[in-house]
Amino acid sequence: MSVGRETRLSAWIERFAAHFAEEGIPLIGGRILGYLLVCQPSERTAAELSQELEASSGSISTNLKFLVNAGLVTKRTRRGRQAAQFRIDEKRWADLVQRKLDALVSVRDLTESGMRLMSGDPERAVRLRAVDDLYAWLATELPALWDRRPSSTSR
Amino acid sequence: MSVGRETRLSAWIERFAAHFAEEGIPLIGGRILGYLLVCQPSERTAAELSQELEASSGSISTNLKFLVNAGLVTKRTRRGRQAAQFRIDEKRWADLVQRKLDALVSVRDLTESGMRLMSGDPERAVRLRAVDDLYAWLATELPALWDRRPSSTSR
DNA sequence: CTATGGCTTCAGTGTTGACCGAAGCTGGAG
DNA sequence: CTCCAGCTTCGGTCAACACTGAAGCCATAG
Repeated sequence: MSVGRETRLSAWIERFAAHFAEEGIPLIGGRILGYLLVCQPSERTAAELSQELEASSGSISTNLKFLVNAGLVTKRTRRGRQAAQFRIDEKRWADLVQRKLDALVSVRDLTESGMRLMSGDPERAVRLRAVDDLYAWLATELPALWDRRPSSTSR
Repeated sequence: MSVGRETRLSAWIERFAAHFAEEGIPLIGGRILGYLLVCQPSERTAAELSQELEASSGSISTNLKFLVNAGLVTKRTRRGRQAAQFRIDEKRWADLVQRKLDALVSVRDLTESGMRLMSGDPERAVRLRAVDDLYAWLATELPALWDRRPSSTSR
């Protein structure tokens, strides 16, 4: 007896959310992202998400706010007594990745200022220099690579 | 009245630890890393770290264990009634960065398996495809870039 | 064998943050 | 103006985790 596609998609959404939970995104926020990436039709109201993901309306609201704020989800309001529709803005996913890369590169600021504090004592700076060299390389290469990305419109 | 170098280094260590605390490394672990990067001489016992960083012996022990396990710190035991010496292994810092990059690239596995679940329904897969394309690109470019790193000995 | 320095383990404490669900707010309909 | 659906806000609960300090556990010296 085989498992239906929707069931397998639910399991996929759960794995998807679990991955991002490890990176600090709340579990429910990750579920919303995964669900909005694959649901048909592509728009959902907060109430629908709440029912579909079995999460409280409060949690859905809080997480949607977070995701909209991060730019990953778009809120579309409509006239009349109608619920707002939420959909994923998959083009903004690159921003998420870029923030990750930026965070990595930003360590360079720390190592650099540390090196400045150690100027005049090269012996003592040896260990920090090794780390600084690594981040200096990242700080030049990663942004350059990012610009070469197929659909890069800006940095 | 100017501030001494050691005082400024303490402040630097604190900023250093704060940065990594945001990435999930315990505050005291980050302090140990920062301190071991700049202390002179380069080796310290657990007791010295405890005093210098004003942290309990238990916290120092737990965090040292974590850092040694991660490969960032090396423990050197000595004969006689002598405390073990801990020092930073700055060459292993690249491993830390690589783990970060690998974590980013690993999302590709998720998007790929998601795409497989959606095969036969290209319309519905549009949103996920955009995300998958991004990670597919990262999955080829990042490892390639890493290999071009100046002192890369392996992937 | 016994004492002791020194790291490790562990139970306890405080804090943080996700989540829930009810109360509150808002904007359009009647 | 009043009602109402539906989103948002907020107090309370719970679990996870960093940190402490004391007890435990070696290994070595005497």
